[in-house]
Amino acid sequence: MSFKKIKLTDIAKIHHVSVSTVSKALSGHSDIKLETKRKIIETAKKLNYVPDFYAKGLRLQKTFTIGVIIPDVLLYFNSTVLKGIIHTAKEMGYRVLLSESEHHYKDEKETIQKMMNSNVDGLLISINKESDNIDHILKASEHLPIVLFDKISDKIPLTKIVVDEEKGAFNAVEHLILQGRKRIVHIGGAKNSYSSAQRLEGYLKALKKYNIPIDLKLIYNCEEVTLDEGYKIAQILLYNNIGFNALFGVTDNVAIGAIKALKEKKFRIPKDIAVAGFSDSEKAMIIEPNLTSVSQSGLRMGKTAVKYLIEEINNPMDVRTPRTIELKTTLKIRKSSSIHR
Amino acid sequence: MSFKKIKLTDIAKIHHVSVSTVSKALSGHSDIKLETKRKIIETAKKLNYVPDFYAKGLRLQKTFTIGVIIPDVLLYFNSTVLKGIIHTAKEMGYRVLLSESEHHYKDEKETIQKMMNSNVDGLLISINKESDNIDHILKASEHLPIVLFDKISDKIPLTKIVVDEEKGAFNAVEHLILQGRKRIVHIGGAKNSYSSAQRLEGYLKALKKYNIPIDLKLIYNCEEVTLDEGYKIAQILLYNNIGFNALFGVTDNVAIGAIKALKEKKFRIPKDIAVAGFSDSEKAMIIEPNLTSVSQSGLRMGKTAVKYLIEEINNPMDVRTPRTIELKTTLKIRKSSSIHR
DNA sequence: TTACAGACAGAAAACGTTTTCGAAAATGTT
DNA sequence: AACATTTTCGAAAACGTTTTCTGTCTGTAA
Repeated sequence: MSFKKIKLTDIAKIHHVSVSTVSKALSGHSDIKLETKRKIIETAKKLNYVPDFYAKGLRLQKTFTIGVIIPDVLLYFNSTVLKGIIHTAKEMGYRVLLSESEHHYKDEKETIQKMMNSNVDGLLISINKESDNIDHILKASEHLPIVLFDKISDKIPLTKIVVDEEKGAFNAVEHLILQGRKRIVHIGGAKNSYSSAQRLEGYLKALKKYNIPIDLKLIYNCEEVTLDEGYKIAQILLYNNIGFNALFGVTDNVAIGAIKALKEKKFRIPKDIAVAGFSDSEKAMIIEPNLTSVSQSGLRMGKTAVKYLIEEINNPMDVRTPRTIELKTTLKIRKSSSIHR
Repeated sequence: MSFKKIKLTDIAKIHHVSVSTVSKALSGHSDIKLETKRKIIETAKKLNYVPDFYAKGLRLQKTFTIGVIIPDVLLYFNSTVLKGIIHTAKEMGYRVLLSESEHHYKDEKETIQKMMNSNVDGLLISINKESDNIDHILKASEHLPIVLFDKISDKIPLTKIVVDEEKGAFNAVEHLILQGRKRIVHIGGAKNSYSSAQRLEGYLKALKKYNIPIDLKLIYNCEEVTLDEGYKIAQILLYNNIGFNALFGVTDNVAIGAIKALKEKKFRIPKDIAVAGFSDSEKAMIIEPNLTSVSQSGLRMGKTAVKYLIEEINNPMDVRTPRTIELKTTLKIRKSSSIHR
């Protein structure tokens, strides 16, 4: 650790000027003579000078750091958004402090508190499960700018970046209908989840548009959107002899789990049962047959979230008008739903 | 933003004492009378006081922050390690600053520089591609503790956390041999990658142990370890009519890509060709048949890396003895390699 | 009594910046 | 030559901590 970080005083001594002069020169202040500026900037560059983040943060009360809180980095879509966030933040000169809420309300609350103490300039949050208790977020939002993304709650009056889930689901289901299917099962997610509700809405609207009666026996719910739950629910469907010729999963995972169960019972996909999922994960291209899925760009979402957050950081608005930005989805049609592919 | 962060002076005023007294009381200094301490601590708790991270960082020259640099959050194993890092860091009272090198030497270098300027207490790095140029890391390591994980270079004398790749590969190949296969293809990774070299070594050792002659025609390399490259190389193998009855992919991705090509040509797996991969990604359970794979615990790796880093941070050793910690792997045997499952 | 130790608290410096304010020097205007 | 203006720079305060040093007040031993 035999290393001396170089600071303003060092440069000041070299040129026999004051620290203030050096500081101003480096920040391009008009106070300083061009010639002096040039010299100072030159040696600063040569000595590889970089301002001390903590001194700067202390003085300016601004840290160029944004905090990111997500439930679980392992979820593929979360990783994608994170990638977008990291990239855009770097581009715009911000650092990112990352934390997981690990699906627990308590962790989320604590983490938010810690982030605030860390003097982050703003917070990017993907909410846990839609618990009814959102006070901690509301309270935090009085202290610093917060933008919500992906998993949100419509009860929180903050800027939100989401995917147009309803439209995405609608497109998927419409596609299934256009393949000639009318008995379409929907396996939905947790009941208090905003996303799940939106996707269910899309499903219902598509049926309505084509005058297909809604059969509640075709609508199921799972708590965790895992392979396993998809698998089990499909088994229940088969066991109960519910007649159906298509299935729309709230998630690729549940769709893929369902496919497994269907294949085990020798149903042909898509001939007997056409299947579609949501989120277009990598697995969609691995499962046989490849899964038709609603594709949402996490990169885009991450990028958008950062942009809006930084905008709010820079505009110290007293009255903030929360906006909801809906990102478009695209339907990736693959073999699981379409015989002609 | 109508909010006043509470600071030492506030508490000081309330109790008509000086800031120094408050500071000492809160840090449990023996200078302060027990009664005074009690009172101060109480109001601090009530007012939800938390020390300013930046003031503290500036004064103490320590930030309780570790920087993490990985090539790509989207790689599943990277995410797992990251999860382990986040969790353990939080547990030990550290924050994590995350950045991606995005597979570029330039980004890696710049990021390291930035992290150093950010006054992180230590750095956790998973190296890019094993470029020959590692000067930037060596140089940085003179300034602050660095621990390498997963993707490393044996040319860098630093503490490293890796998986016992050779042993893992050995086990996988031995398993294939014990299934009665002798013509085993190996699709390896980039030639200058340390991991790939280790896995190749394991492959060779297993063959040697069972007196199976090494046939160079069975050994291939790909630059990027993607589905696509695995797919293409398998096609080349088939096109050239190389006779083989097993395949060991350097990665689940290339193994799965290969399986795709093999299945297209109606080869039965594992009957005609047994396949194994490395890393036990989620996809291993999706592909049909499920892929036998070497499982490595990313969580464990992340946890270990953080622990060693913090140890180095706390022990300001002048002469650091670099250690290499090798984590054990386990072979997950699935249908792609074993008829009896 | 004096001397001294221990308990308790405050003043002030320091960490490395940025910025306000004012001073001095250079320039321009009569 | 006198004054006004602009250019160029520096002193010093401030951001919120921690810590060293100093000082006052007890009580106790000589």
